[in-house]
Amino acid sequence: MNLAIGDLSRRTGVKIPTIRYYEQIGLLPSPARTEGQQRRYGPDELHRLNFIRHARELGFEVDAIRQLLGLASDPGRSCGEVHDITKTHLAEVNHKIARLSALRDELEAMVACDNRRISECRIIEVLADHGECQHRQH
Amino acid sequence: MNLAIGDLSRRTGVKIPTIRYYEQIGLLPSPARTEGQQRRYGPDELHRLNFIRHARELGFEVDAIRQLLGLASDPGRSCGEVHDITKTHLAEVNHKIARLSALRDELEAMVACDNRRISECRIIEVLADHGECQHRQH
DNA sequence: ACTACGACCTCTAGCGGCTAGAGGTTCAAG
DNA sequence: CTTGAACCTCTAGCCGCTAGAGGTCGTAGT
Repeated sequence: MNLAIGDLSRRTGVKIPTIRYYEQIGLLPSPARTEGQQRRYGPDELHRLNFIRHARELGFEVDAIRQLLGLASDPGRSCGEVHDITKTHLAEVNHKIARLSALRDELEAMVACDNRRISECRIIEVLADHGECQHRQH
Repeated sequence: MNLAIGDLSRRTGVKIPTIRYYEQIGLLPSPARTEGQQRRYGPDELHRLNFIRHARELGFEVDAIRQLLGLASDPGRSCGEVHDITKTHLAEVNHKIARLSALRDELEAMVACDNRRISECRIIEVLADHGECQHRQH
């Protein structure tokens, strides 16, 4: 297997400039090159980039991925640390979900302020007055 | 009411450089100045900045806020458009929540891959192989 | 009236995580 | 051997701020 950057891009779903960017920031190693300086990738890089892409999709920051990749190369005692990183990330995700759920409720209340039933649109005021639907009193 | 930028910052919870940034990108109008070029704000700006802050907290992008502010000054026929913006935003939020929920399940499966029960930590492989917990077969 | 000092000013550059474009070179199919 | 798609490097831009340098202003206390 001897993939050009475009092949690697197609196989991983990571855009070409992003692959080069990952190399630049040290997330992917510098690959072999042809005589004309074109990058050629093997299965290791394919695997690693798939890992990176999936971790990014899961919302891991580049720094966290760097940690995970570092720990992965030291498989003995690192397991607990990998768990810790994942747990920390899980806590963040749960927090995000909670915040977004509150937001969703608020937005639903906003669109429920149906303009057919009231004379004036209140969404602007609702936003200005910190998001409470105020059709009637209050 | 004649607020210096620091007062405005304290009252809205928006940081001073951010206020100046909002002015720079045209989200806030250029305020009155003292003879020594210091900004002085009145109640209109306070109200507008509170609106902006709340909308940002709700996850509206600056462009959307610009739209909302523009529509707010044309209150008659704009109501439906404001609803549309809000509904679009709500759909995006729901989408994010769905994605994050899937992510949470995946992360929970990952941390459930308890390293006391297995000989090798699988988190790395789980991430690499697109997130399926593969303790046993597969 | 003067001084001290905190709050303000402008300007530039940086952050993360890419993305886009210019302008030039290489590879591989026909 | 030619074409043209794919590659190369380099620089700059995106969003939404944030930080710092280096200098000026306003006001409280004396």
